[in-house]
Amino acid sequence: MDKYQMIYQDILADLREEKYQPGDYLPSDTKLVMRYGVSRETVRKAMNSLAEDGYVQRLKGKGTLVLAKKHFIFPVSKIESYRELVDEMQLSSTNDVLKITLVTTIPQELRFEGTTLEQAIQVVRRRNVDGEPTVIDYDYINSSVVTEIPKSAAQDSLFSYFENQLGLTIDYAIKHITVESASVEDRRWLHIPEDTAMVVIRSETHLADNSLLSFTESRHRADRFTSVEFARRHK
Amino acid sequence: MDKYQMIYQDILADLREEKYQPGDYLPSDTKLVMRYGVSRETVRKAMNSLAEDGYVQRLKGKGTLVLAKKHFIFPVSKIESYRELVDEMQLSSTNDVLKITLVTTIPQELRFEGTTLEQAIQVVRRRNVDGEPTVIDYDYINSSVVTEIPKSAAQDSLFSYFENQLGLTIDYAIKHITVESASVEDRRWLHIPEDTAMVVIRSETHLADNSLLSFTESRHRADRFTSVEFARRHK
DNA sequence: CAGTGGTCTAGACCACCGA
DNA sequence: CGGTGGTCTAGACCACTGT
Repeated sequence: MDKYQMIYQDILADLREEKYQPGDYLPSDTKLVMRYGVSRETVRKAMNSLAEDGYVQRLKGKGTLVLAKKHFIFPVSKIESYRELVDEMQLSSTNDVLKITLVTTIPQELRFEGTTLEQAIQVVRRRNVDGEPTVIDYDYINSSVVTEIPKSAAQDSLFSYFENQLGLTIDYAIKHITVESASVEDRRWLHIPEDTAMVVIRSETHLADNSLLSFTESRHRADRFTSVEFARRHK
Repeated sequence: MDKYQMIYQDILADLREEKYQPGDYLPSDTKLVMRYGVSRETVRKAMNSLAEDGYVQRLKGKGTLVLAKKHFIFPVSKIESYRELVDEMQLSSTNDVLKITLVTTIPQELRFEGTTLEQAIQVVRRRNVDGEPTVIDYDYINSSVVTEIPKSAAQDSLFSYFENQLGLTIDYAIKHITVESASVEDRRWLHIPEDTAMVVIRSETHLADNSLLSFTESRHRADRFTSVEFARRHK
């Protein structure tokens, strides 16, 4: 791993273990330069990433302030797998793999960037939070990038499978968020009444070489949906 | 303005004017170093910001690819004023200032970070898209930071007033997104039936010195709500 | 005043891509 | 192989903070 990523992860681990409390200051850039034996620009790259991600605030003339701990629940501004969220938030959540099939057509609503897919692996999963069915995910994985998906990977984490098993580098996504009424399938899988509102997040995920990895439609019971976001202003 | 920000704005202007089409490559770092007469790290800072914001994709060994134009509609992952959105998206939108008053209490739901405010200026506004009332915004501005708000500022853009008139530096926000049913006030101002779902975005906005600028509650008709987000994966 | 973070430089080496 | 972007360095100067 690169040096600045090492430092980022190292400090982040300290923050998670609460070695630094909100309101504390991290060691100054100069101190970190000495501690890690790197140049200042390298330290700065790590610290600025922490600031960009909402963990700390850089205050000119004062230092690097630790911000209050945030709860990132279904962040739309991040690309995180459901598994990463569950781990981070320590949710009680289970996962039903409902279907894994090869398909040649994908729903019209998902092809929002004009891009298309010849053939995809469709994965349908249900997430149960605190024992209650809450979310249905439909994934369409580009089968010219991923040739097969074992059920265990769908059960555990597709992202982990792509990144750790297949060595792919997931890089960016475009997400569309709308609120729609529950479909027949929603009602069947989630056991909810008609007219229930659903938060629908449709996304298109790309790899670092800009190739298309997948389309995903994530349908959440609106009454159970909460998202917490951190955003910085870039003028 | 700093050099890297100049370069960022310069290239961004070119992208908006479509001097570069999606699929084109921007000039290489080396070319930009010569064009702008700066060091490579300075060029890189500008280019990486463009990539982070979803305009381009950096491809090792190939170049900097221009991505398809995105429509950022009510992005939760960015801090943008309503005015900036309207301008950028070329929406037909008007703005009713319903109320500007000094208050000493702010709604419980808005104080989600435990922070509090002694005294605030409450601004209530209604946004009409294509002539239809669609959004109600409740702003509570920290009156120890901003002492008065002329109606013209509320009519035009609070952010522009804060940044350009008062010289404040808006830096980050924490946003909570939920879906709730329409309140009595929603129904009155937006002329919608009971049980209509509303997308509610509550945010807390801070300045660069970490001081609290404002709480905002933005209530959108769910059936008119669309958000398009760009997100990069940071592992 | 000393210490902090912000910007910028000139140079180095590397991994990747395409011809 | 030359050109691309990614990382890293050692140093400089600046603006801001607190004492």
